[in-house]
Amino acid sequence: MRILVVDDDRRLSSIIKRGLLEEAYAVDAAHDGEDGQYLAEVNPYDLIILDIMMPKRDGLQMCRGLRANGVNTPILMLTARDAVEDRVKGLDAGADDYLVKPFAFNELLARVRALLRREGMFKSPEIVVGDLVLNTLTREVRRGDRAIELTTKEYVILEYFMRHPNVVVTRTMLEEHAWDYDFDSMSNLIDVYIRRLRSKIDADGENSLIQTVRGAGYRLKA
Amino acid sequence: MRILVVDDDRRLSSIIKRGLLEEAYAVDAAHDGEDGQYLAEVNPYDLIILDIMMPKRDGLQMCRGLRANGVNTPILMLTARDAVEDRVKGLDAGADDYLVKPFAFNELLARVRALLRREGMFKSPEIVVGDLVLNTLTREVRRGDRAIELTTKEYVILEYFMRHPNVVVTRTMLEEHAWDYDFDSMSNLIDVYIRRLRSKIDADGENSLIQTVRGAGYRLKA
DNA sequence: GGGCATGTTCATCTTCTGTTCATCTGGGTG
DNA sequence: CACCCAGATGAACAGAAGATGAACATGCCC
Repeated sequence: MRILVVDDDRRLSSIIKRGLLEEAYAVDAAHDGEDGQYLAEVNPYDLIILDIMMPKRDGLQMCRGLRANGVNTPILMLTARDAVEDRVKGLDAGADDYLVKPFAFNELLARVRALLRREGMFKSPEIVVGDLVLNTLTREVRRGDRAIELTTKEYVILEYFMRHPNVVVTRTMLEEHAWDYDFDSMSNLIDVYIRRLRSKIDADGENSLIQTVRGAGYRLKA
Repeated sequence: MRILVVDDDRRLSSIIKRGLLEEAYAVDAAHDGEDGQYLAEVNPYDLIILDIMMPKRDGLQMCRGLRANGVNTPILMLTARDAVEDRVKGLDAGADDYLVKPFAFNELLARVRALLRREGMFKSPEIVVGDLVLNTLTREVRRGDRAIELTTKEYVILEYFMRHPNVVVTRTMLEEHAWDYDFDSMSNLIDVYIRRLRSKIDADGENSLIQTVRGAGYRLKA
């Protein structure tokens, strides 16, 4: 689970960060609203912890900005003030929960868990694209009612495609997502995996769900 | 994607250039702030990589100059110093991201991708001109509800037209945007592509969306 | 250690795209 | 009205990108 902490108070944010790291979350930190929004738009966090009072762009602005740009990651707001209007403003801006400073760290942890759990319940473990169904919990894949056996790497790649249906997925995107940094981009490994995925997915003679977009990459057709 | 590298250290800049070329970016290089600013104002780059310390005009000046002239291209600043004030100055001057020398090339690449991606996310993925719709995420193009299949180069050219509707697009502009520097301007390649685009876009007998402007270039009619 | 599954590399084949070329057309100008 | 040039057009070609089949390597389980 990846968490972003945005707070201009470096002492506090480093305490939060360390605490979350000990709980085995992956944590990034930013110290103003601009950096924070940038990071949140570029990376797929599972949760954002956001201070209201910050330089450049305050938490409310940042929150609204994210929602306006279609980022739905759950947001936990922090504030030093406990005025009711603030709470209302925060929730209005699109935050999911609210915590008043000062707080006990355990309180924060509890809220974090609650939000992540809620998120996990909201999104079904199944990703459905056309007649393709992928279950992220059981790692089972079906097309229609035919079960499909995939190796780990094949599964990772297909899941990526299914999370971005219709979008052109470049080779670079696949590299970054499924391999580490020392990937030899001259190899045709990706072509080979596409080939295998296709042969498993499109058993019946219909044309492939994974389309080639020459010079760009591939696309999973919904 | 076209990238401009501005750095007076010729060794470093040639390394950067070669690396980016291998990633299939189109790269120009300048070695002082004056040349750099000139190129950046004349050409439509998608990203500028800019060293802070340079002769004639340093990176900060150049950055401010560009922003003052309405150039919004994302800027990645390089510097040998890692003082916090420098970072602040750079971002204040209008830079979008920051990288401290020395850096691993992969780090540079990651930032470049992030900036380009961010750029892509801020603008809506759909460009609409009349009944023409182009989706930059999926690379799908439609006229009305008829889907249009384009090759890479055709797509690049049409996108350029759609980003400049009603504007006279000269051959030179197309050359610079869709080809590298060793383009043979005596060839009629561009005419051929216009021909193909027209035949794909204007399937029904209506008159072409791409108008010829004799002696000047072409124009996409909204 | 043998055998199986998965990940990776390699060589070859196929298809498509980018480019060139030769020829045709029509508008503007003297 | 005739000429000329910019642009339009259709076809052909060559190289690149991708598809494919098989071999090779590696690690894991029994």
